[in-house]
Amino acid sequence: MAEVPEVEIIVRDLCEAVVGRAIGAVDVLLPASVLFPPPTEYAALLAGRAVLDADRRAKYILMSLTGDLLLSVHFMLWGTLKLVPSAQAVAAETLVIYHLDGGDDLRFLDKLGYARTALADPITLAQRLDLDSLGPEALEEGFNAEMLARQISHRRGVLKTLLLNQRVLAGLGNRDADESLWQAGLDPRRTATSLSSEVIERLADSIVRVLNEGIALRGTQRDLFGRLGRALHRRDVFERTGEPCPRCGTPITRTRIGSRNTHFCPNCQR
DNA sequence: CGCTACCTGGGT
DNA sequence: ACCCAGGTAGCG
Repeated sequence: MAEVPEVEIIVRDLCEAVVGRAIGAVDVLLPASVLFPPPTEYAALLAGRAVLDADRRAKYILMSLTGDLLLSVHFMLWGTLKLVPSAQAVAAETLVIYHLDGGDDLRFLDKLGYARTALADPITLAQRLDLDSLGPEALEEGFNAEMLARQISHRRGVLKTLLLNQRVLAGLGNRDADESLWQAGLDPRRTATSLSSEVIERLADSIVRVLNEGIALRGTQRDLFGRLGRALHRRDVFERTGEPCPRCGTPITRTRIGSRNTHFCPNCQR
């Protein structure tokens, strides 16, 4: 599943292997609800455009195209992009096929069907995705403890829920939130208003470290070329319920916070 | 700010 | 036959 490291890896791969190429025909294979605008218009608008750049905002992939168009792809829980030879068999969960020049396909897949893509001019797309409401990027130059404090310390919700809110901070998914809170030694059930500036500094450092490590290991899933990342088993608490905390040996606990699975050490996260 | 719906493949 | 999933929009 896709959190920021996985999305970032795909974006880097797109820059390497798709930027500079032209999109020919586009096949929309699955329901119109996945797309904006509707399939016929979507495909017609894309045909013949070249990909100029690929970028990421929160968990949105943004590809700029010739003719001042922006193409967004969001993986939600299970979506992904693959670059494969056109001759390769089409998997059942394929949502959209973008035929590229040179005989390759960029394929957008999702076995769950939550993933989304949209295409519009940059202003319209930003409005549609509400990109301007997103919080600062945890991985952007200049993200630091002061910035994190400004975003969370006056808010009343539960700490973990705040960290997952992309309008508060753009960058954390469920796994990376659990890992960051463990590294910082913080109980995910705490309130943000109770955190000292020293603790917020520790948390900001942990967040950046967890995300950068995920990227360095090339994420937890397959990249654009189908190569598996090495981050899946590199975790301290996520999906380690009952196993010993790497820091103190206490069994890891799982609970629900804001209807999300939450893994933490009941002894050393306070 | 918290909760639920969205939807299907895979695990129990 | 359940039940669940690493995300988000939209509602109360």
